[in-house]
Amino acid sequence: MPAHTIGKLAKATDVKIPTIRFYEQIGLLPEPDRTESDRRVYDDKAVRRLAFIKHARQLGFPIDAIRILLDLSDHPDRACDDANALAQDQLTAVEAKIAKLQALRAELQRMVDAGCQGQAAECRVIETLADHSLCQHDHATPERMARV
Amino acid sequence: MPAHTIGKLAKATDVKIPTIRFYEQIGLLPEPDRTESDRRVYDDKAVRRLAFIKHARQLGFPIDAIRILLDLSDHPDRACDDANALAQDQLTAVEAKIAKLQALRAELQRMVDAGCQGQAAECRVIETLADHSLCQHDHATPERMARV
DNA sequence: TGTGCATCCTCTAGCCGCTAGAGGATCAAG
DNA sequence: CTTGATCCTCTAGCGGCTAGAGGATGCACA
Repeated sequence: MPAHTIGKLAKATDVKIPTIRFYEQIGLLPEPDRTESDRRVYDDKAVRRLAFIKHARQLGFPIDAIRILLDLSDHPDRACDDANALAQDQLTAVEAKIAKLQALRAELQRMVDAGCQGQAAECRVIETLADHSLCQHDHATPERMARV
Repeated sequence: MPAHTIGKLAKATDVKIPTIRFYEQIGLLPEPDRTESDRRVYDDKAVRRLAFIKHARQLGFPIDAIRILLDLSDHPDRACDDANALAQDQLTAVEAKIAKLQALRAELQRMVDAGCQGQAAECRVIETLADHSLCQHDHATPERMARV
């Protein structure tokens, strides 16, 4: 089982070193063995686990969902209903975000198209911001998006 | 000029009271007058300014951009190039986010479609997360998204 | 005139998911 | 033996709020 320093693990997975330590701190990654001088030592299992986490984060799964997914991955005998549900939730969330962003894009596009030269007094961008009634969409307050 | 309490301002603009105080603290809203007992008193100008801020936030403009936009709005004699540029930047950012989310949606859709019954060992969701090579898209690390 | 609830005040801490930096120890190559 | 890369822990900061403690007013109704 080849051993890696934290730096190698970081390179292998393209995850930054402080992020790896952060994942350890919040319990996503187990505490690794240490050398005599207290340096972390990782094996290939850690590489796979971190790659799993990274992939899930790229897909926008929140940390708590990843905890559950990792747990399932660790226990292949369990029912995977939770994994399906989480993926479905995430899909729904992503679709909602897309819909919202498309409405925003439409309005921004109108603002940009109407963009003026000259003074702020006649600026359509400013004007649009100042007067919501100029909007066509009812872009509701966006919810928190964390990372996508 | 009708005067409002912070509560009325909050209702008029649909912005929460702590958020109003927060905007004041970071200098987006000017410090309002106070009553003898130290309560904030707002006029209609404050309502308009807060509505402007809210609208810009809904469109995803970051606070620093809003500072500039407010400043332009306060000085109608200035050139509005900055406003146009900020709107264009925001449009570009939103388009990039949409593109990224659409790639994520596609992969999540495949995961969900392949969703299994039974044990995690055969779960396509888990499997896909564990093995990035099963993905079709090269969904890069998402950048920070703040609010939409 | 009391009373009781709504609203306001300030202050601090927390959310998510990292990221950055200080200040120091250790390793590995030349 | 030196030098520079890498590692360690710890704390604080990012954006944009949000929540809660603990207390002071304001206002309607009896």
